[in-house]
Formats: sequence, structure tokens, C-alpha cells
Amino acid sequence: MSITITLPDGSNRQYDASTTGYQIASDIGPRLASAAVAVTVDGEPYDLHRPIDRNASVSVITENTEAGRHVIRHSAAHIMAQAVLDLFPGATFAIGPAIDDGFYYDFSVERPFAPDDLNAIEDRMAEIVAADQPFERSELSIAEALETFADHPFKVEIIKGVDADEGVAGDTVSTYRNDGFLDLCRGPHLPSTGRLKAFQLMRAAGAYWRGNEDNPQLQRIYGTAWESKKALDDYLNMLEEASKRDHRRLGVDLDLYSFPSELGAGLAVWHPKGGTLRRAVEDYSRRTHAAHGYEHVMSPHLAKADLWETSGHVNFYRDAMYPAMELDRGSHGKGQDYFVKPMNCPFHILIYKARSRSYRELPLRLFELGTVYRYERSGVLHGLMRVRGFTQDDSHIFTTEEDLADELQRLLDFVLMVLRDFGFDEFEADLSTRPEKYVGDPDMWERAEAYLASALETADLSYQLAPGEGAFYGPKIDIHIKDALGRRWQLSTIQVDFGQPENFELEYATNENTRKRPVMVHRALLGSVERFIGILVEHHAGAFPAWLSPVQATVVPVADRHNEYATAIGDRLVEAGVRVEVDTADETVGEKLRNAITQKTPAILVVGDNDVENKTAGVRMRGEDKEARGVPIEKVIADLVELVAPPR
RNA sequence: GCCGGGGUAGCUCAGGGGUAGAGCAACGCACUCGUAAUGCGUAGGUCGCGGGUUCAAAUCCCGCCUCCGGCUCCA
Repeated sequence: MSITITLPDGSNRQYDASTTGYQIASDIGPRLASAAVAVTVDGEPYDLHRPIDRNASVSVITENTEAGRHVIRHSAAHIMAQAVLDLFPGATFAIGPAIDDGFYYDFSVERPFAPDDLNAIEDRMAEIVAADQPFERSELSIAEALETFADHPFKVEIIKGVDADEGVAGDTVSTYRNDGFLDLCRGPHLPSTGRLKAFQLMRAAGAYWRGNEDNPQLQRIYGTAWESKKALDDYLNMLEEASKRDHRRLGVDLDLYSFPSELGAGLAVWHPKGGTLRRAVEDYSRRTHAAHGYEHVMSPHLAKADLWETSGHVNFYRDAMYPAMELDRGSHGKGQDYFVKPMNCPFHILIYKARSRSYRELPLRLFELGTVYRYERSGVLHGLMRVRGFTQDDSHIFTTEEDLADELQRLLDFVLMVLRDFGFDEFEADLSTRPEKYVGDPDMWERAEAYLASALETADLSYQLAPGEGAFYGPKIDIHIKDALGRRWQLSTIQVDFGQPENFELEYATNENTRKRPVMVHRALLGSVERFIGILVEHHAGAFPAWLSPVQATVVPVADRHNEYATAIGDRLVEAGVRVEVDTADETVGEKLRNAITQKTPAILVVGDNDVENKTAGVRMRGEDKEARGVPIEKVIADLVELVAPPR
């Protein structure tokens, strides 16, 4: 019997009903055949050697694509599990998917894996790869599978689970066998273990079964696998580059901030240079908000428990709040509980409520660089990226529902402008819609979701829908940026809130002198200033755009006798608004230059005899290894003034 | 919080029951130098904190703090 195979280019080929993806790939070309790791048949992933027995559209998955690497990594996970089960008698295995950049597998073992164990496992994996064992697919009924995996309780749970997605489809499950190792798996897999060309185990860690702390903790091993040794090396180099850019390391090298253990976990102090950087960021934020119709407000760090009860935080957010402090306790009576603020919104609401509001003053945009404190569990703290006290560029917009669409559009334009000004130009957005538990009118929700979507479309921002992921009080947009290493960070968030205006009974007077309830929008552009600066440091690898650099220019005198001239130039630059250092250290030019380069100073001015005589300087810009000699000092100053100008 | 690995000079790290080590940084002296490390010298440590074992603890044991990698959550 003959079947018709349709290829992605629309062409058709005739085959026997027992053909395989490998056969088809080979007919197209030998190079494709050797790069192929699997195929899709009418969109469904198939092993290369799994027979295709019907008319279908087939496309070949090659090893150098994300889909291809997914297959490679999934097979690598199997081979690792096989090695672990070989080496650790009594071990049982749970789940082992491919993930971004690699794979992991979770095991239940008698003792946690030690670093040396990973080497042994890697060696065993290499043997399995060398043996080039074919992966063989077969299908079992649920009953057969339960019997087959009776010794592996986590597999049994997966087989029984209706929602589980690991190889479960209808009445049967598929398994893959290579040599003596059998795993429950949906596939597809590489044709054989020998096709795993480049892999490395990365680390072991504890992980809860299904990510739930109430479940037993398993031992997870992370690995990475690639289509070639070169691709693996590139990835390892990227990790190396990332660790060189680590904001915690650069924080020390560039003297920006530190995390003294005397302070406590998750708390940072800002050194003068970090303080300067942070002030540049915050000044920019204040300036641009003022220019975009925001009014600056300020609020204290504490408020009475009553306020947090009205706002719902005590009910919904208490886990992340610091415990209450009882103040003003009299000699017999009970005092008043106060909470440190985890959010700024209730304060801004109180400002709104301070007097009656008219439709004429809406949208009212209240802005604050508000420092909030959230209790984060000790294990999750991470440099500036995850701290226990941080400052949000926070704003609450009070608007009529009629103005909401326009306001969201303006807001999104503003967000993108700000992120671009800091050097980010790749964005992705998530639109999170109404969850099962929600407050407010469903029609209003739908309208707000539509406004958010249309704002995204008008801004030409690609976005993913996250159905049901909105907060209970309103839908939201989250904006992610991609940094210089291609990593994705969530920065901005725009959240519509139907709940708080209700909680606080907010109103405004309409043009007909009736009372209506405003809609609130919570939004933060940089998110947390601390975290944002951590991301900036890593994105720019510490070589900040000149307007953000703590030191924008360093003046290097060639010898002692040029110190006076160098200092005079420094004074001129300070007057012109440039952040400058004059390096009069008793060192060679080479050493002083090296220090300034290591500190990633945007501009270095070297001055010697010729410069003193001619009122010039040698100018060496960051990233260039050729300098300009004898530049007239007036031009140097004018150029630097231009260089350090903020984007707006 | 849980699992694993760490904490020795400002930084990066070696050492491992019996007088605490290196490189860089710092400080001093000499050198006065034209685009990525001048030379010589000096100083610097309750070996994270507390308790225990021991004639003796940085080293072994216990507890705590803190950092790193994960789990979970999010700015």
C-alpha cells in the first residue's frame, strides 16, 4: 500500500506504508539525514525510525534547532537516569524533562548526590553513549505500565495522574527502552545513545516532587546537552561571560554596593559610586515622570494595621509582610499594631481620599520612589535581584473608566520609552486575564482586558496571553526585556485594579454632579530600582552608558609636574557637570590608565608636557584602543558635556 | 523554610590537631614616566559567631549567622 507524504514546501512524495522519517530525510539529502533527530507527522513528534503508515505532512527536526535540541536533551536525561540507576542501587526516578539550555532528572536516593557522584555519573553516561544503544519505543496499556513500573512509585503516580503529561495519552502509555533501561516517556528520542554528541552535568540540588513543599524532596541533577562540542563550548563560554558580568562581583570590582553580613540577609548598602549610579537612575525617573503628567508624593514606611486590613493586605499578603509591631501600649491597655509597608498603594489612596475629587482632575497620577519591605524566605535572596527591602518607581493612576483605554496607551508608550533610554530594545509582554476568583464586574474585566490588548497592539509589542493569570483585583500586563546575553527579565508591570477603589470607597464627582467610582492602575516601570540596577550592571557588564557612569572621565597626568594642569582640567569638567576623577597617584601612566580602563570609565584624558604647553589633552574613549592626541581642551570639554548628557 | 556546597588578609584562593601562607590591593621609599601592571620594602588575620572534645582546635563535634546553586514565589 502506498501513502502520500507532504513536505513543508508543499511537495508530495509516494512511499510504502512502512516508511520512516529517516527514509524521507535520506531521500531529500544525506546531510539532512545525518542532521535529523526526529520528525513531526501532522504536527505530532515521531522518532526517526517510527513507521509512518498514513498520508501525512512530515517535517524533519534537525539537531541545530530548539526542537532538535529538545530531543537531544530529553534523550540525555534518559541516559543520565540510566547511569544513576546503574550506579545507585535502590534509586528510583521521578521526572526528567528537557528545559531551556539543558535537562534535569529527579531521583529518590538514599543519600543526596555529592559533587564527585556527578563525575562518576558522567563517566557512566559516556560509556552508554559509546555503546550506541538504540532507543526502542513501545506502547503499553495502563495496566501493563502500572505493573512494569510497580517499583517506581513516582512513575506509578504519573501513570495514574489524569493531568500528567509524561507519556500519558488515552488508554496507553509509551515507553522507551535502550539496553536494560526502560522509562515511561512520550518521546521522541534520538535513534540511539551514540547520537548524544556533547553533554555535561552541571549541578545537583534538592527539588520537591511536583514543586510542592508538602511533597517529599527529591534529588535533582541538572545537565546540559548540545548538538555539537562547539555548541556546548559556546554555551559554557556564555555562562562564563555571565559570571564575569555577575552584578555581585561587579559590585565589588566597581565599588558600587555591598551586602555586609552585619546588616542581615537581603539588605544592601550603597557605596558612593553605586549611590551616584542610583541617583542618576532615580533622577531620570523623577524627571520623566514629571514630564509625563505625574505628581510626586511621599509616604511613610509604617502604617496602622487598620489600613492594611481595609486594603486587604493583612488577609492576602500577610506572609510577605514583616510581623506587626505593637506601639503606644499604655500601662494597662492594648497598643496599636503597625506594619512596615510591603506596597505603596494604600498611602496613595489616602492622598486621593484627602478631599473630594472631581472628574476634572482625573486621571490623577501619583508617583513615588517608594521603599517597601517584603519578607522573603532566606533561600530565595539573591544579590540585588531579590532583596528584602527595595524601592519601586511606583505610581497609582486614578482614572474614569472612560479614560482608561487612552491612559493605558499613554502608559505603555511611556514604559517603552523609558526602557529604551536605558539601553534595552527587545521586549516581550504577557497579558494576564481574569482568574477564577475575582472581584468586580465581569464586563468591566473584559473591557479592561480589551484595552490592555489594544494598547499592546498599538504599541506593536508582541505579547502572550496568560489566561486566568491576572490578580484577583484586575488584569495586568507584564513587560520583559532581553538583556545583552539574551536572558529575559520581567521589569515593568501595569495592573488594572477594580478592588481597591471598592475597598476604600473611592469616588469622584462627574460633570453631572453624580458620584462615580474611579478605576485604579498600579504600575512600576523599572520595577525595583535595586533589581533594575542589578540588571543594568549585568546588561552593560559594568560599562554603563556615560550618563549613568559613576565616573565619567578620568584625568591622568603623565608625571607629577602635570598634576596642577590635570587638576585644573578636572575643575573645569566639574563646572561643566561632568563626574570626573583626577588620578594623581604616584604611579606610571600605564598603571593609571589600566586602573581607569578596569573601572570602565567612558573617557580617559592623558596630559603631559605638550598638553600643558598647548592647552590640549590626549583622549582615549572606552572601547577604543587608539587615542587622540593633542585635542584642544575646549573641544574636549564640549565633547564630554555632550557625551554625558542623559537621554532626556 | 527545605536539600547540597562554602565562609582563612580588602579581593581571589592554598593549607588542615602543635608559631597562619601566596598573588593582587593597601601603606612607605625610590623612580617622573605619553596610552593596559616600575622596583624595593612594610603592615595587615580571635581562620564567620558561640559552645563542646583535647595537654593543645583555624583544623574534630554540636548549634547559630551568612554566602553560593536549586525547589517555591515574585519587583
